[in-house]
Amino acid sequence: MVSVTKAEGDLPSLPAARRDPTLVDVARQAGVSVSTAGRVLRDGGWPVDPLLRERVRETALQLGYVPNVLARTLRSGGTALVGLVAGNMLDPYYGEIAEAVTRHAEAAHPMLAMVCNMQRDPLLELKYCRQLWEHRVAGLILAGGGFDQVTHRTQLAVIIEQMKKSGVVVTLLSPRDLDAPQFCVDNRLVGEMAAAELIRHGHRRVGIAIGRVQNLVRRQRLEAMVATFDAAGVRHTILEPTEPSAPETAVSDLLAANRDITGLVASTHMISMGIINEVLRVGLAVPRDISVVAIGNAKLLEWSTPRLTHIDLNLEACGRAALDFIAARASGAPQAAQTAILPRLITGDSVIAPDR
Amino acid sequence: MVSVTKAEGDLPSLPAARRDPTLVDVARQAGVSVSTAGRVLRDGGWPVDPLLRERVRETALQLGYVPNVLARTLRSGGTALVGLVAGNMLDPYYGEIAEAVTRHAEAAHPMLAMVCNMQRDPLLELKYCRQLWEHRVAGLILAGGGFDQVTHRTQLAVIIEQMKKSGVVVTLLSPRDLDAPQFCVDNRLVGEMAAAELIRHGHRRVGIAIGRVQNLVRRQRLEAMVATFDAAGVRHTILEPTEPSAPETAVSDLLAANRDITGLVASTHMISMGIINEVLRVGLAVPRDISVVAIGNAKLLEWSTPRLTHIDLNLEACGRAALDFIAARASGAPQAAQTAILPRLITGDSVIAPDR
DNA sequence: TTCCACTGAGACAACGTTATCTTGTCTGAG
DNA sequence: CTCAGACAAGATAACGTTGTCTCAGTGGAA
Repeated sequence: MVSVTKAEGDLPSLPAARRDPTLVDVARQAGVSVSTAGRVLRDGGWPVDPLLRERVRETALQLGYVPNVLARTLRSGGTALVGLVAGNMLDPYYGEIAEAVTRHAEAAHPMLAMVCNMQRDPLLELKYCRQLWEHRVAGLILAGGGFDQVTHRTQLAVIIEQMKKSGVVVTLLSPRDLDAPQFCVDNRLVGEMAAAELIRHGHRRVGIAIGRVQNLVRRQRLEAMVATFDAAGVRHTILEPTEPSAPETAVSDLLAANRDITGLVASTHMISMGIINEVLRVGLAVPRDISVVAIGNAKLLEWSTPRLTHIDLNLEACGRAALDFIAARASGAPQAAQTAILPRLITGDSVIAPDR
Repeated sequence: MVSVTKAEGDLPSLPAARRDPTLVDVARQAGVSVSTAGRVLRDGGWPVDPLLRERVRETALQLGYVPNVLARTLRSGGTALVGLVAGNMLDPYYGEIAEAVTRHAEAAHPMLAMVCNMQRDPLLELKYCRQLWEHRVAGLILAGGGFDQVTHRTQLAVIIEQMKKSGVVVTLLSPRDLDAPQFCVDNRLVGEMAAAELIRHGHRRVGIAIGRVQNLVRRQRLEAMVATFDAAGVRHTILEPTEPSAPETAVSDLLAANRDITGLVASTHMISMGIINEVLRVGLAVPRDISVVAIGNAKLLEWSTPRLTHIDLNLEACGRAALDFIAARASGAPQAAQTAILPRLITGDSVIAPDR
């Protein structure tokens, strides 16, 4: 196998024996002590002779010194890492979260976000939590959906609990049955707003495309919508399986069975896209024949044709809030204030008054 | 919810003084030496008395021991981290790359990918490279676009060079003027395939929506398309500014000025979406009035209406290849073989024979 | 002049691992 | 019976940084 038996003295052959210049090297080269070199190269603020300071800086630059964050972290205890476990990077929903978190981490805090991709796999979620923990992240942001089987949920709850005990600040970006602060909009409010938008335009017979109601988020939205429609005396039909994978039958069935429906709420941007396609496919047009209110985030919704009216989940605010919370908590603040994050109605061209 | 307030020992006031159980603790508790504990808790393979082994394992579990990757890495030199600098997480293009890289890192190698989001900002790209370097990543995957101003390119080239010298395996996921192995499809081939698809269906007058031809990728695609169309005697019109931000005028202008155009190539999935919207807006339909071939990756293209025929860039293969290369190189292989990655024609419903 | 507070720089230990060296025990051959 | 050789476990020294302690020099006040 390894033919090169470290013949160090002479030829460091292949991968060039990774050996970066270290603080000791800089210090020696500059003729100062390691402490002094460290003090200079650290953020400064210390009283060091300007002459020495300059000399050290010069030497470091010349040697191509790059501080070793690992050693620094090991010694000083605190990490500047934040872990983000996202559900699925292909989904712009998580893309927006990742964008918000990484951007805010970079801009507002001296932190680096590690984005992990759980691929909708609860096992992988556990694994990433563990790995991030091993990397001693200061905080953890869980943004995966709640695809929780009971056993996974338990395991996750256990590891979360341990991490918290170990000092990691754990946060959630969607409502889940886990004991950690949540940063997300009120999904009941989201449901209300979506329903209200159709009601406001005078729709009396509507459909609700909710997807599989297996997680908390969708259940909350659904309940709020139903309640809102009921309160307004609007007839509503619930449409269950409508993931973009195979939405064909669902919308067709709905529309076939309820020809008088004039409006639809799509509770996910993925579902929205499926619906629009399907509505087009069966020869109807949005919003001429049927109005659509979507729930989601993605800027992609605005690029669709027509521009979809939707309830924006304000994911950016959620991500920022979670990060701020972590930063505050990690720096010793007793408890950061949790301000409310409100969903926003983004008016597009997909809702008009019904003509029947 | 969970009403259990951590009323543990006495009063561990604020952030509970992060103090995780360490190997030393485990060893002491289990009554063995640190070396032995370490040997057991490391992947094993060492000859350790089964009794002790079990005892150590038990103790570690009971104490909630979590190995400190930082210390491990610091001591053993090699990292299992790979840095990915992506252009923009909102863009599903980079989403697919991130997905491929993180998934492959997790599945095929014992590595963890750190995804960074350069937000199309060259300065940020530099910053992230530096930060990843400080974290002593084993490899770096640059997937940002080439938004390079000259000064930034130079700075980037310098830091890349230093990183390489320091032992970091640097790779590129799009053609850029940097000295590092590239893992991406041949964009000339992509252009050819896109053009060929329209030609194959009999189109004789086509438009090329290429966006701003400021980077290498688009230039290569454009040249190949032009050459292919020319060779087939197909009349082509180049359409420059067509980002989704404000594509309104461009397509309209094109279509107004060239009413006889029967086919379009959109050289980006973002552009594709803009085009489709615009074509619809001016009252035409795809593919009835105009056929569209897109270039891109996103599965989103398949969810559009109609399903877009497109040249898939095989980003997954690119990401995997880059990662494999890094892993091979990091583990001392002299030079990993670079296999060709081929684009794929995904046939949708957006191209038919022209009716005029 | 003496003493103390103060300043700036060096010495040194420690963070939690792992690699290497050393020690001790046991087997079996000479 | 002794000693080489194998084997398992303990001891120890790093890895590169930072926090703390020490120390030498300086200036001012008693």
